Amino acid sequence: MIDFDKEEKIEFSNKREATKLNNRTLIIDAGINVFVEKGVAEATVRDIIRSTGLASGTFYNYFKSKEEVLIAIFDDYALEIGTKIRNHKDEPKNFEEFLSLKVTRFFNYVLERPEIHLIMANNHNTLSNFSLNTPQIILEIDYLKNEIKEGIKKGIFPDIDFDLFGLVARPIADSIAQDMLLEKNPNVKKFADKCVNFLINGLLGGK
Amino acid sequence: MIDFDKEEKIEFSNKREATKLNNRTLIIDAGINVFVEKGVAEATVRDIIRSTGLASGTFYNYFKSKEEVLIAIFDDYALEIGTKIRNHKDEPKNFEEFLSLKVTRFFNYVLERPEIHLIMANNHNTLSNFSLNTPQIILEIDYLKNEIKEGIKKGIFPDIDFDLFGLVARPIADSIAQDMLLEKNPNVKKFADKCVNFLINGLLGGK
Amino acid sequence: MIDFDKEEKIEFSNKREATKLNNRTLIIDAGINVFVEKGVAEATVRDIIRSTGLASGTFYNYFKSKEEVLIAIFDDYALEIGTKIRNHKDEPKNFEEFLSLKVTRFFNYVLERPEIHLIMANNHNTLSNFSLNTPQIILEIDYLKNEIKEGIKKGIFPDIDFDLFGLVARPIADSIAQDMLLEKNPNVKKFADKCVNFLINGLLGGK
Amino acid sequence: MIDFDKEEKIEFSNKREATKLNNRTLIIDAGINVFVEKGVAEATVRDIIRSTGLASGTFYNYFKSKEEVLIAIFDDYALEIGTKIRNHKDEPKNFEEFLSLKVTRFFNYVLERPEIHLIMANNHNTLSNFSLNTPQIILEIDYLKNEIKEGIKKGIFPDIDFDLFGLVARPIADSIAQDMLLEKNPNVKKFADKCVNFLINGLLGGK
DNA sequence: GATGAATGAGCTTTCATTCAT
DNA sequence: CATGAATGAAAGCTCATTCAT
Repeated sequence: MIDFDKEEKIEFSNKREATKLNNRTLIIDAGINVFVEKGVAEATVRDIIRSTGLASGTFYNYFKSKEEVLIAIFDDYALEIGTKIRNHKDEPKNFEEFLSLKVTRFFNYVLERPEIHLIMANNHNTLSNFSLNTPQIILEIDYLKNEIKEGIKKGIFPDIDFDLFGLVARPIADSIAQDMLLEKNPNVKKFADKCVNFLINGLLGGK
Repeated sequence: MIDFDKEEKIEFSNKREATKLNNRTLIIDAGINVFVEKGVAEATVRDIIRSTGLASGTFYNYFKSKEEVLIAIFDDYALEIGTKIRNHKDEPKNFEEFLSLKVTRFFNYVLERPEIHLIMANNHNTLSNFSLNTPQIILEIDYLKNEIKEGIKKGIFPDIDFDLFGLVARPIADSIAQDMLLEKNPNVKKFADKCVNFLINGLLGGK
Repeated sequence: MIDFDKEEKIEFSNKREATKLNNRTLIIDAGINVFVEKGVAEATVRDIIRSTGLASGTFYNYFKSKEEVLIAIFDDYALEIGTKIRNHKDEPKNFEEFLSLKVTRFFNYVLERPEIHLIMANNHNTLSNFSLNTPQIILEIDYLKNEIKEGIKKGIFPDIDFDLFGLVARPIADSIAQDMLLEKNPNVKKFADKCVNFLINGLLGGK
Repeated sequence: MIDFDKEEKIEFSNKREATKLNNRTLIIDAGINVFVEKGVAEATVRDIIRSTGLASGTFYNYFKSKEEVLIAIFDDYALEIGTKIRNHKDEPKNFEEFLSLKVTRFFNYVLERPEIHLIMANNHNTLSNFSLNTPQIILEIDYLKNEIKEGIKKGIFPDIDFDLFGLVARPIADSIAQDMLLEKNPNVKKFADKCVNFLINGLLGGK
């Protein structure tokens, strides 16, 4: 595993270096900037091309539309970080630990990749018009719901309303994350705890 | 003859006024549909005109841009319902009653005017680029925060984190409201209670 | 003649007073302002209507187009002043007196009606696209040319190049008139003399 | 093969460059025609595009507006002829020689490029609204005025009214040039002499 | 005659996309 | 693959003009 991690890191830096050479990455990075600045709906293919400095035709060697760039952004993100959130060896003993683990990873990701988070949080409406199941990638709400269901079955999690969880978890985490991004050197734990506490208290209620 | 003339004149001005009002309403209604279907950012003036059947020039007799249509939509809404939420004679005795009152009114509005709610909930990012103070109209979060602050001072409300409230109240209410709209004949009280309970428990926490 | 003159003057003041009541005059006056400010080519019917405060339809009760307004402006001018330049009882004894008489009248008209002069001087190109023989109205070059021809025949004028006169008289008079309008209280005689001297010296040359 | 490839590449870039230059020239030429026919103010971008046969979008690959076309027309002219008028090694000994030199060059240019002259002479009013310093290019009146001032100082030119010169020189030259263009094979010297004589006699007057 | 809302032609401009090079 | 000029659809908007009132 350690080796894998190392390799992964090496791959990252290779990627970064390749950026200058690889037009695909060039376009994706430009796309990220444009989507953050103008919003997905208002962004145009031209905007993206312009900010790469490439010829307009080159864009179509890699993508058919800005939507495909967006998908690529999320796919690349998934390759890079997605799995980190999902896969972990830590075996949470209770719901609080479980939630804390997930939320902390999510907040860490937001700090690492604020642009990706901003795109997703700010363009919720536009994104839902795509047939992207991308939003799930992030907090992977459905996945979490299932984990929670199983945890309840196993009796290690309390009997919470997992549908309500599915409904409010992401908006809450997003809001608090946005708030966190306003600070210069935010203390991730502080914000993650605030989020976890609120969620748990809200869901457990009088129980 | 005199009678006839009189009637005719009255009829004339009525007709005129009626057509005028009618076209304005026609455009606004078309705007609502287009904004709901395509999202505010993707909607074009031409989309709106097309769905009215009017000539393109007619649009500009009433509005300068789609933004003005949007403002008109919210203004009309504000005249109609806005004050209802804010002004009430009921004097809530405690935080729960207070929140319940506000949230119930909000959920009622969402049911009465689901399109307006959809536009505002789904285009948060786009709307914030306008200088509309519209978002406040809805849950009027800032206004509520102040009421809560005063309630805390007076000692009738518990000492909750009103900043956190300001951060999460709207996303939560929006999410649950969206969920409510999926049902045919939703029981408003049920959804409002769910929202209020979640908020109160989340905010009061272990207190 | 004296009676006629009187009547004419009375008619003038009637006209002026009627201005407030008469929409035709209202439109013509608005036209003058618009043509001076924007130029004939850039002026639109809408511009004219707007600056009258009348309804757009009303315009078409009087004129078919901005061109017709322009024609009316020149026609009205012709009725009012045109004849003054042409008809006079003074019988000039020589070319210098003749030219001085005409040019002085022209410069006086420019001072009285600077807007009309500005329209004609600044929109020469546009005006020539109309089938207006209006430009002649002003200095009535062709008319003057004929008077000069006859003067030469009679032997009271020197044998100047009247074609050259026809070519340069108006541009020169216009230029010097424009220059005159830059002063607050211009001395008409000074500018008229400058113009006459230049023309006579230029035309007589070494003769 | 290598030779062929080389040739092909060269041919490619030549073709490209040729088309590009061709379209630019196409638009400029169309612009000249349209400006002459309709006048600058009434001409539209569409008029120009239509008369090229190109797609509307193509226009904007080369120019942002009709004004830019106009500037290009004058710039191209300036590159081509502008300097010819200004720079010359002939050292005129007196005012007549000086004026004759300048005016002849101007009349030669009018014959070479009658359309350019027509545009400038007929659209004086419109052009003055642009921030083109184009009018100077033509007769470069201000430049000439300064040369004359210096000539007077040096004592090689008579003490003429150079302000009057600045006022009337261009209109006179334009008028006579327009007249010249009516002839099939005009004798430039004849017209230039007529212009010079008129100017000199007018300016020197009784002196 | 006065009104002014409705009309739709037509202008400016931008955009996604293609394709010869 | 890279290029970038050409394309034409389509957007925003204004205008002259009509016509019911």
